[in-house]
Amino acid sequence: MKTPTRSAKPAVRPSALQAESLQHTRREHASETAEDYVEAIADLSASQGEARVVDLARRLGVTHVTVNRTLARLQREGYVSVRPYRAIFLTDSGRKLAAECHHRHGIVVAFLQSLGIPEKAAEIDAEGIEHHVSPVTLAAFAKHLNR
Amino acid sequence: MKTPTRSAKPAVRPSALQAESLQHTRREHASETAEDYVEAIADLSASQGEARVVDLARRLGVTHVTVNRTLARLQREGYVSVRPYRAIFLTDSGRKLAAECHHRHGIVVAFLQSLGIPEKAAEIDAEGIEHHVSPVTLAAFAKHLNR
DNA sequence: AATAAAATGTAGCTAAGGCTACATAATGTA
DNA sequence: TACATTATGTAGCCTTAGCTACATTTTATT
Repeated sequence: MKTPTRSAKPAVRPSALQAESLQHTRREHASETAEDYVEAIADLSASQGEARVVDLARRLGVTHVTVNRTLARLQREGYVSVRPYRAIFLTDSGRKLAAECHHRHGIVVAFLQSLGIPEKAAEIDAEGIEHHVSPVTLAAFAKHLNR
Repeated sequence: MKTPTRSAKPAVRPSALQAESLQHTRREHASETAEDYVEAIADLSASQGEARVVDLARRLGVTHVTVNRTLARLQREGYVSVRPYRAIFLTDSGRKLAAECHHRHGIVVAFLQSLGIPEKAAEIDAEGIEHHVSPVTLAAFAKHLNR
C-alpha cells in the first residue's frame, strides 16, 4: 500500500481501512462502559432483587464515586433510571441492551471454550473481546459452536 | 487504576472474577494506543523509509495534534524517539512491541477469515479484538488455523 | 531570494473515567 | 432513642484522548 511522499498530495486517502477500523474501535470503546453497566445491573437485579451503587462498584472493580458519575451519564443517555439513595433500574432501552450483551457474552465465552481455552481465561478474554464482535463475527462464532 | 478497598463482605460472589476481568480490560485499553502507534510507525518506516506526524495522523484517523501529544507520551514510556520537525523512530522496545502486534494481528485476521468472515469485516473486528487476545487464546487461534 | 504551501508545534477547550477526601442520608443495633 | 456503621452523594484533582485555532518551521515553487 503506497502512501504518497510528503510532496505529493494523496488523491485518495491511503490507510483508509485502518483509519476506519480504528475510528470504529474508538466508537465502540465509548459504549463499552454502558454495556458493562447495564449487564451488571441486570444481573444484580435478578440475583439480589435490586442493584445498588456499592454492589455495582464491587462488581465492576471501581469506586462508588465512579459508579455514581457513570450512572448520571447512563441516565442522560436513557439506559437507566436513578433516584438519590434508591435502587437503580434499567429502562426498556437498558434492558434491551443488557439482553443483547448477555447473549453475546455467552456465545463468545462458549466459543473460546470450544477452542480449548480454559474457563477463567475464556472469561477474561471474552470481557475484552465481546464489545468488538460484530454481528457477522458473532454469527460465525455461533455457527462454529453448532457443528 | 487501583482496586478500591471494600469492607469485608461475606459472600465472595463471581463478581470477583468479573471485576478482575474488567480491570484487566481497562489496563489493556491503556496500552492499545501504544500498540496502534508503534505498529503504524513500523509500517510507515518500512514502506516509506520514515514515519512522519501527518502520515500517522492519516493512518490512525486522528488529527496531527493528537498524534503529537501521544508521541510525547510514548517517548516518555520509552517506545519512540522524537525530535521536533524530524521523523519518528522506534526504540528497541518499540520495535519489539510492534513486531508482537503485527504477528498477533495477522493471526487474528487469518483466524476470523478462516471462520468465513469476509476480509473487510475481519479487519475491522480484528482491530478491536486483537488487543484483548491473550497468549493462550492466540495459541488456540493459531492451532485452529493449522488444522 | 522570496513567497506559498505543507508540516509541525502550542494553547486551550471538551468528555470519559479513574481517584481521594469529605459531607450527608439511611440503616442497624445497643 | 442515640449512636455507629454503611451507603450514597459532592467537590475537586488527574490522565488520556479527542478537537479547533493559531504560531512557527520546513519544504517546495516561482
